[in-house]
Amino acid sequence: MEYNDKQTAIIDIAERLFSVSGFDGTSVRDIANEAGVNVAMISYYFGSKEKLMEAVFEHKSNKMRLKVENLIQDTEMTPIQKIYLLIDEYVEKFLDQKNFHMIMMREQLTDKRTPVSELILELKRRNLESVRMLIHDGQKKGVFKKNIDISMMMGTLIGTVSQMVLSQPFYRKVHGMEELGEQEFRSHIRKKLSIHLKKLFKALLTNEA
Amino acid sequence: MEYNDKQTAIIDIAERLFSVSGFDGTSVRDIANEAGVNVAMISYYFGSKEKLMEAVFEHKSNKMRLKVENLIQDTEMTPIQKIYLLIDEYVEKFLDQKNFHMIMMREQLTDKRTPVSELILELKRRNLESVRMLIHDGQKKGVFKKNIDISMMMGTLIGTVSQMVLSQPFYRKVHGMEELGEQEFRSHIRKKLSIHLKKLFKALLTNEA
DNA sequence: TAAAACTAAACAAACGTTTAATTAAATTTA
DNA sequence: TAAATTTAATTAAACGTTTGTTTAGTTTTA
Repeated sequence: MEYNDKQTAIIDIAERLFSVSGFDGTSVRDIANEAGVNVAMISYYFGSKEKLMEAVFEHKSNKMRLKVENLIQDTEMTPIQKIYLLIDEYVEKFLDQKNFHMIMMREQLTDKRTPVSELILELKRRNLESVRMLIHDGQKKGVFKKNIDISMMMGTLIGTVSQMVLSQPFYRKVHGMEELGEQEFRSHIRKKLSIHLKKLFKALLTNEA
Repeated sequence: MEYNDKQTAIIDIAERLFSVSGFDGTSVRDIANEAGVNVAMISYYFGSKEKLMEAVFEHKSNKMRLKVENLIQDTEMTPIQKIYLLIDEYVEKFLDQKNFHMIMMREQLTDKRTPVSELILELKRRNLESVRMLIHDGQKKGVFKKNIDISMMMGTLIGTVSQMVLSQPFYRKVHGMEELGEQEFRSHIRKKLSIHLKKLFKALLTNEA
């Protein structure tokens, strides 16, 4: 779907507000005011608030899709190097697309089946499949262990990153980083997560010390 | 605070609805209807919808508090055994108090400062302190490594469990468990999580293979 | 001049909360 | 103990806002 400037403005604002206040906690008037458009424009352009949410999701979700196609075919890198790259891509994406990530979490918390929740399942299924191929490749080459619980592994990858995003205020308080700017803090967490997760996955996947 | 039967009924229903539909997605009429009381009773007993949320949190939060006081003083168990017990307690608590856990996640997703968000910070601070003492004890005894990032470690512990709770529908679909009962599925995930996290933490904390 | 973009106003429904009246329980008085 | 009185529990209805959406009219663009 192609959107004009005003439509993308609405989508951008909606993403932020849905992320921070939730779907029910955000009114179409909030969105319209912040986007600088008339309330009626949202129904006019998107049909309804629900449809706007779907538009937000469809328009932003491609940025959350892993790009590992060429990674798999690459013959220069070792399997563990590929996993390291994958970890950094996940960390990068989740911190970069924080608002979208939070919308996904919110959506998964509810039990209602919506078009959006179907899109989330599809997105996760595709990403899981990419990772599975990377792992199997490493196993075929004899570098990775045989008994790897990929679902749990993904749970740890996504879960750890999500948790650090979620508990940002707590982390700042504990580490005396309350005054640190958002960019600096994000860079700090990015490094910490990268080191931590690589250590974890090396132990989980390989037999090396 | 002491509550009578009708009040605890309201709190129980509210916990479930807030968990599944969110604070803004749940109306006081929904709660009143499901609890079988008049709408006005909620204001009468709790003052407001916000205050009801606080009551839910205060009344349920003690079940999420770690009980490690005697664990620390115990001299029979090895440090790693204590960590294993801690992991099982976390897994148990999070799966058992799923609704409360989801409310906590939801609350952490919003950036508004409420009395509830303050209570969450305090709960997390206390739990972190308990774990920190367990780790330091193991380090003093020379069993655990020196350079352990406790915040990241906790992020992985809580994050992994949270993620498995969150992505339950996805997990069921991937593993063909869509028809499995809630109890059976919970038991399945409990075991998987326990094994996975213990493996992870052993690698993270000790130098053993 | 026809189509698209945009606006202010109005719409009914749902929201959290309050009110005023009634019933039930507890306490005091005779 | 029985009646009288006070307090607490409960109700249906109403309150004023806010909600998402629609309408009918106006301005802009093609």
